[in-house]
Amino acid sequence: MRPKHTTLTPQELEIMKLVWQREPATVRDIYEALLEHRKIAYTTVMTMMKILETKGYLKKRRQDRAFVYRPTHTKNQVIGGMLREFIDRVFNGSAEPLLVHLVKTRHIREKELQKMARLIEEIK
Amino acid sequence: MRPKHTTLTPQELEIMKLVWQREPATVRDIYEALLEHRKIAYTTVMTMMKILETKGYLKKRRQDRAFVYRPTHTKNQVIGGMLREFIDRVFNGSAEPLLVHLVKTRHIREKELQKMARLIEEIK
DNA sequence: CTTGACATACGAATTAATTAGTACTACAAA
DNA sequence: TTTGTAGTACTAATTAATTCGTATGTCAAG
Repeated sequence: MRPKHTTLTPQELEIMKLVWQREPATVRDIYEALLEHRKIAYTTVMTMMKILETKGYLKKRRQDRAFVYRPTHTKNQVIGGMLREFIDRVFNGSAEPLLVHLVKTRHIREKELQKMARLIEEIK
Repeated sequence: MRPKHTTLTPQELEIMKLVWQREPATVRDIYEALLEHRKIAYTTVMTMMKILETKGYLKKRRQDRAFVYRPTHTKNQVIGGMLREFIDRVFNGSAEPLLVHLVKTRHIREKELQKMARLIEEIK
């Protein structure tokens, strides 16, 4: 058996990002946004949003004839969960080697680190 | 159609981690290591390692009667690629919001940031 | 009233990922 | 020489993820 994704799948995430931008959004809204980038059927988007609803990421409400969808969690919450899952799976739960990667591949430079240091000051 | 994983799937990664630890490793080596944590069939491991070979992550060589497998890329190379894919998909390619998440969720503390700052000094 | 636009509901097809069973082969021990 | 062990090759079954078609209903315009 294949273990179920605990977090959002790639396509689910793509749709959630668009919903977070709009909040609320109809199937048509998302369909048109996706069409800008690739060919996709209206019913495909509908199916995906229904799945996101049964998974608990979206809630819908009838408005006129169509459903209007809203996220049940913030983007930060969901993406934070995805990040945690990634760190668990790839880095065995510790964020430091991830950070080392970011630094060594120049994804993160000194300037950003300093910005983060200031952020930590604000938090504590 | 479902788009193919460009990087390692969860089970593939689990096996690769074990191979990197051993280098080289036989199917039996990995099978026994996996058995410590969960029930799995010997042939399942064989199939997975064959897939990893056709995908180019492992190369095999006959030794006595069994095959001995070695990784074709280092752990850093492969995991670096997975990290890049994750950043692209989840954070639209920019590492800074990832770093913000790490800091805000206390996955990364000031001590580690300072350690990274020193690492940057060494690199440049 | 008929027609077209637009929405949902339902079902199904396709591909990837994961798991494992069965057949067959080679070697070593009895 | 027979038999058990350990390996590979091949096939197949299952589930998740992704995509979309068809049927059906509703409302508004003509």
